[in-house]
Amino acid sequence: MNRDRPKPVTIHEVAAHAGVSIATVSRALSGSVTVASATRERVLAAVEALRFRPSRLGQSLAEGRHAANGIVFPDLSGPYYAEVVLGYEEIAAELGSSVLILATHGRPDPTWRVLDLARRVDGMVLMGRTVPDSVVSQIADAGMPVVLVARPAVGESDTVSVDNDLGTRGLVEHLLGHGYERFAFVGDPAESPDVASRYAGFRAALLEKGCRPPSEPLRCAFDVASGQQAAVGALRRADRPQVLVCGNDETALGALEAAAELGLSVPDDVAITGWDDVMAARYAGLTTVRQPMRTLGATAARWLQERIAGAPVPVRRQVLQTQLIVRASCGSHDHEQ
Amino acid sequence: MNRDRPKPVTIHEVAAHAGVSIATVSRALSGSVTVASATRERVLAAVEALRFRPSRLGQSLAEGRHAANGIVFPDLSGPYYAEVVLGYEEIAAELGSSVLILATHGRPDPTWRVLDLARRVDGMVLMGRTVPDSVVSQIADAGMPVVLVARPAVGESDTVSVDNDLGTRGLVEHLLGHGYERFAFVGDPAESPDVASRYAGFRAALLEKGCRPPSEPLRCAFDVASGQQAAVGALRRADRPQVLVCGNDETALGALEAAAELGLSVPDDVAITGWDDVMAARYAGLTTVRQPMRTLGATAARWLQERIAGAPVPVRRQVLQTQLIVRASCGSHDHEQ
DNA sequence: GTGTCTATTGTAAGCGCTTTCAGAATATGT
DNA sequence: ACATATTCTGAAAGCGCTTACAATAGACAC
Repeated sequence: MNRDRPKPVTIHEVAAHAGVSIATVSRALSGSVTVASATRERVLAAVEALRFRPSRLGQSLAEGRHAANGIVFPDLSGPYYAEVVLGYEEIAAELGSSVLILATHGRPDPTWRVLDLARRVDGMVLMGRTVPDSVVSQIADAGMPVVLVARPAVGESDTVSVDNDLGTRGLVEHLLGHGYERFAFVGDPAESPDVASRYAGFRAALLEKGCRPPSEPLRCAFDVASGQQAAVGALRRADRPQVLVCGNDETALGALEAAAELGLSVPDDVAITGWDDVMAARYAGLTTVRQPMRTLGATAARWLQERIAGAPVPVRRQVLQTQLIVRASCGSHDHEQ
Repeated sequence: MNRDRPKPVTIHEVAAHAGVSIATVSRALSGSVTVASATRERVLAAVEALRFRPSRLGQSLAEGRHAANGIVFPDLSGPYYAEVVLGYEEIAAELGSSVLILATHGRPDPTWRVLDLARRVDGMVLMGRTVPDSVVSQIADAGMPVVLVARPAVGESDTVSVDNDLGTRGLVEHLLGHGYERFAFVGDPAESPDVASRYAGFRAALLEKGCRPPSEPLRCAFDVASGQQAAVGALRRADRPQVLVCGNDETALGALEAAAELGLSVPDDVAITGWDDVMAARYAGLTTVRQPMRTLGATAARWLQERIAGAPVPVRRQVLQTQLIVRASCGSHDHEQ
């Protein structure tokens, strides 16, 4: 039936073929120790002849390291996590580590999965709301290097995130400049630490400027449909808000749809803003906040590598800055001319 | 300085703690063989007490399998590959495999990287234009299960892809229905097998309908900026094409920009179409072709698992169907009412 | 009570590699 | 020519686990 798999050649066969011991083969290949050049030639010839590829498992077991690390994220459906992962993978590959990925969102028993991943890597990056703090501690305490991305610091772990607070303040101040007074926030702070910070910044900024924030956010999930649904509810009310500040771009795009359905014009009847600056935001004319996603991943990769190497670096926390992207959805800018 | 890493506890310590041999610990944990329940209790208690987690390396080496597989793609920047990877990871995780990822685009020595990945997995998925056919053969011949996605079949490997040909024909026929006659194709067939098929389908469809296809595609990379640049060139010509059929949505979005810059109205002065139906396409009003990206990845994951399990399945080739998404950019549809 | 089964556990042989330790062989110094 | 370095190589001990294979002990039938 199925041709049985050819058994891979091992270092022993290479050694036999070259007439040396396996130790010599190992040395010839690693290049770490001096091997007589004639011997090396013979070994390499044997390797070539037998198409030998050393077993990663054997190597890793002997060396005591995986030469791999992992990144855990909620999902990959929006551009946000995909970009972070890409930035991460790029640097990790450059530094010689293979990358394992794990999406937790909607999967049974994420904790188990993350702990399982921990058995296959030398270190890992944990993003956002994937596992509870207790699991982070458990992993870190077991001696595994961990870098947190887009989630609040836990214990002594390095943490890199984006300045949601300042970004949101900038956004809110811009909106106040348009003269708006009745704000609503669309998105669930419980969905991710990022959204939580954005909501907090939103409230704080409004309060500081003497504006009354809404008592509650309009909770909804991260996708277009949820945003649309949540926005419809808010826009139907008699005291309809003048601005919908949305937790991310997908939500905001949903809000734009909701406005269109209700026959409301954006930004005249209602202003709408997002967060992330996904590609669609540009075409939808959505005012939003751009964040350095690739850098987030790349920084995490570099830090993780240093931790794995055992660099005596103090705990690091970095907060990357965002950029306000003003487009049509937040109001006319004629006066700016 | 840096607190040294706690040495992980091994099966030996658990065995000592429980007063049994390591074999019994292994059996108690695997559950494959009967172990007296009193003994099992003691072992589990020891595992708990010492917080023992078996080494994946030890297990894999002894079992002779990695319980992991890999997926190789050009990059993750557009939504396309990200979605495929997500679909893949979801099913692979469900089937109990960890997932390693590898992006090749713009990296030095992709072949080396893919061969290195091959040492860490039980099987792998290769997407698009990542490595040459010779490398695919080399890996497959070495006995590693391989599934190809979005690239032409090589040897005996399972292959799953999208019907670029039929999809493009449908698109072209729709465009011909609008009465257009001068077509251009934006995108480089050398960039990916998908684009190559789309270009081929494009030419074939036009020829069949008695329409003269352009002699050359307007070659450009996969991003918005490249598309824009390529389109500007074409739209400036005296005999400007009536339609720009673009290799993917990013390219098409670039073309839309080009038209805007040149003061041309879409679709009145020039019609534009894309491929992929990314989120932005909807907001840009772009006519495009949707493909089942998640399914692509999920199918690959399932097939790969079956191959790894050694199922005596004949070689499989599946071509998934696409869906034409008509929006404003290809022309008015008043007559359809 | 003796013999045969069966359930349970231990012993030990790997899985494929790296690396220490020591020995052999060659080179260097006087 | 002899003592001392220096180079190179092999033997063997792991790395942490799984799994034949063997051994033990209690259960059961007669």
